[in-house]
Amino acid sequence: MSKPKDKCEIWVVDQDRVEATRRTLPPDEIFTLLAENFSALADSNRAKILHCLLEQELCVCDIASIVGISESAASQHLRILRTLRMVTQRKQGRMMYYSLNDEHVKTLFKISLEHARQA
Amino acid sequence: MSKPKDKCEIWVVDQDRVEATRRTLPPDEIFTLLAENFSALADSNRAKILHCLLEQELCVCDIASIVGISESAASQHLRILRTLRMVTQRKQGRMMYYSLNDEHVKTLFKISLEHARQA
DNA sequence: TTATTATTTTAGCAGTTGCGCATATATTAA
DNA sequence: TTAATATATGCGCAACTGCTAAAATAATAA
Repeated sequence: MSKPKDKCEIWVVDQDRVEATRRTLPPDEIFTLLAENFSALADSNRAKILHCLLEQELCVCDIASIVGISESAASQHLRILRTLRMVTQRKQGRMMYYSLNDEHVKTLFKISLEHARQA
Repeated sequence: MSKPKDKCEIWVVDQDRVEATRRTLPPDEIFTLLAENFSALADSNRAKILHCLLEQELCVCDIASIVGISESAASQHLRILRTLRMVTQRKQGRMMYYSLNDEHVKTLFKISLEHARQA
């Protein structure tokens, strides 16, 4: 066991490996982004919403009806997905149609869904 | 606009599409699983832990040191990842070595990291 | 045995999240 | 104009999360 560097009080088992591994870590912003994107999918209702949008665009009240939540709740979920650029909106009359923003989201979502099915 | 079925008070725009889309939804358990798995990655410290374990196994105190959190916090994160079968543990003396559970996790994590980098 | 050490667990707390409810905004119809 | 409607937004609350601090476990050393 070796002493820690700096003022950190944590003792480490393998100082060299610890430092080498720390250097392989991407910058914090990457992990923040990663966590933000995953948190969008970390709610089953939002995951359902994305699933509904895989092959079509839908208005808020239809999304709410399909998923089984209030229109207010749907709207709030859609705002979160919109902020993370996972969906886009198109206004037609007094209705707002939502769709997936890009193939990016679609691909990641489908891959993850496969993983969940196999689990 | 058509009336809703059952006692639901939500009005829907396209009843047929709503019902058809609802039928394409996988069962709730799938979305629960999906959300659980994503929530594991929805924390930047847990994401860092997984990154550290991509190419090697590490003990708790080294993980804590690399990520920059307390050993208690690391242990709690590892318990979450263990519950979700994303990591496995191996005891050696009084130290516990953690490693990724399977290629499954590795693949999903790497793909997601790529997506985050591009964002 | 007792002391030390690596990890785990528990309790408590501040911060966050998802939802219901009420209200606000925007568009259309009368 | 007023009324109705689709969505958005602000507020409050219960539930959840991640952390620290302290205590508990488990394994080794003295």
